[in-house]
Amino acid sequence: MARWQSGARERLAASALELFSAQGFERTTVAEIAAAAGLTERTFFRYYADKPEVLFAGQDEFEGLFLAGIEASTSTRPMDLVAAALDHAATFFPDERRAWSRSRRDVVTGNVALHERELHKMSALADALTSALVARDINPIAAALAAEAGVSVFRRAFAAWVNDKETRPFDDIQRDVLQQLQVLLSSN
Amino acid sequence: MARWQSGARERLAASALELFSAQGFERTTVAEIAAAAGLTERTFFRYYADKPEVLFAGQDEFEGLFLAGIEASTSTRPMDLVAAALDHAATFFPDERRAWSRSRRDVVTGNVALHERELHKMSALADALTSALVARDINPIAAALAAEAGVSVFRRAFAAWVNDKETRPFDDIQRDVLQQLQVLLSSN
DNA sequence: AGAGTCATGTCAGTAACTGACATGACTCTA
DNA sequence: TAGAGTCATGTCAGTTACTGACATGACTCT
Repeated sequence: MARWQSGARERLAASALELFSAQGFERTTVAEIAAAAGLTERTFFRYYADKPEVLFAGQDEFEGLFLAGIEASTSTRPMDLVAAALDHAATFFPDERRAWSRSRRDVVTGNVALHERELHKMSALADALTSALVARDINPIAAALAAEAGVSVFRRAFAAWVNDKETRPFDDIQRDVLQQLQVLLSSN
Repeated sequence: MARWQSGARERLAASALELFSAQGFERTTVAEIAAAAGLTERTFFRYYADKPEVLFAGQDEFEGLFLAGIEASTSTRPMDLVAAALDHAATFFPDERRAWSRSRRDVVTGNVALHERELHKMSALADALTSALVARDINPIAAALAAEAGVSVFRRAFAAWVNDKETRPFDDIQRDVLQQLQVLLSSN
């Protein structure tokens, strides 16, 4: 018989989301989360640098999809590359994930510290996209602006996708939002 | 003789920036800041909700400038209104403020928690701009995208302005960056 | 002169996070 | 197959951010 159950990291993340949804982020202590996962507080902090971080597991995989989308494209125009990144990343949000994404969003929007962490992750994503564009010989300022515009589009599409009334798949919504941005700025 | 010196809030902010610059944000305790300002830790928390917040005094005034810029414009096109907001907010950054802005930036970029707070303030600014645009009968999605694009432009202009090599005034830089964005997206 | 206001101090408590060391099942090797 | 590691976890003590409750004493108003 093994001394420790496997999957400690995942158990912690699952317990955390459950407890946050039920009682709120602030009213849940790390010790509680750990206990619910059959572990101690100290072990929690070996897997997650801090309490907010437990809601951001899988971020690397997510970011990787954007970058893979850029690598797969052969265009040399910044917004084409961004569009390719957005399209490829859309596979991260199949309809099966919608319910889970909704409860996660409820928790994140309910707490300022979590909202700040989310913004930071989006900013890191924009930085990664910028680097990828610069590596494609796009000038740094255009790269940064295009990357940030792309992240704006993603965020708005995500917000729409997790709306209760929305039924369209993620990629459709996102293509829509992207087009609205193009119209907005080219009708100058 | 007065029992308390006046300007406690400002003394705390000044002591904090000095100590953060000298020793770093994390290696400076709130008790230290308070002592340097001739106060106690408890009093610090009566003025600032938490330790990061002490670097964000004046945020309301700053945000107010953007909104005033929108109110002063008579255009009905989103990007024109955003341009007016940016132009008006540029008065917040006269050349005398450059040195101070540089040390503040050094502190903020040197710490993740501070960077997160900064992103949150920018996000709040974008939300305020969005509301102002919506109040001008611009459709919500266009308003949000335009506001976020505007904040992107501001951030990039600010980063350039506090660069050591840069000598142009803030408003010139910002108009430049805005034009680059327009070119980027209309040359699609 | 006495009552009230208000900025600050004092003190005790909670919870996030960290470093140092202990434990015991598992693996590898002589 | 014994003995030596390895490694995920536990235990414990400490620091610091942040909060609530109550005390203090100069100033103001009547």
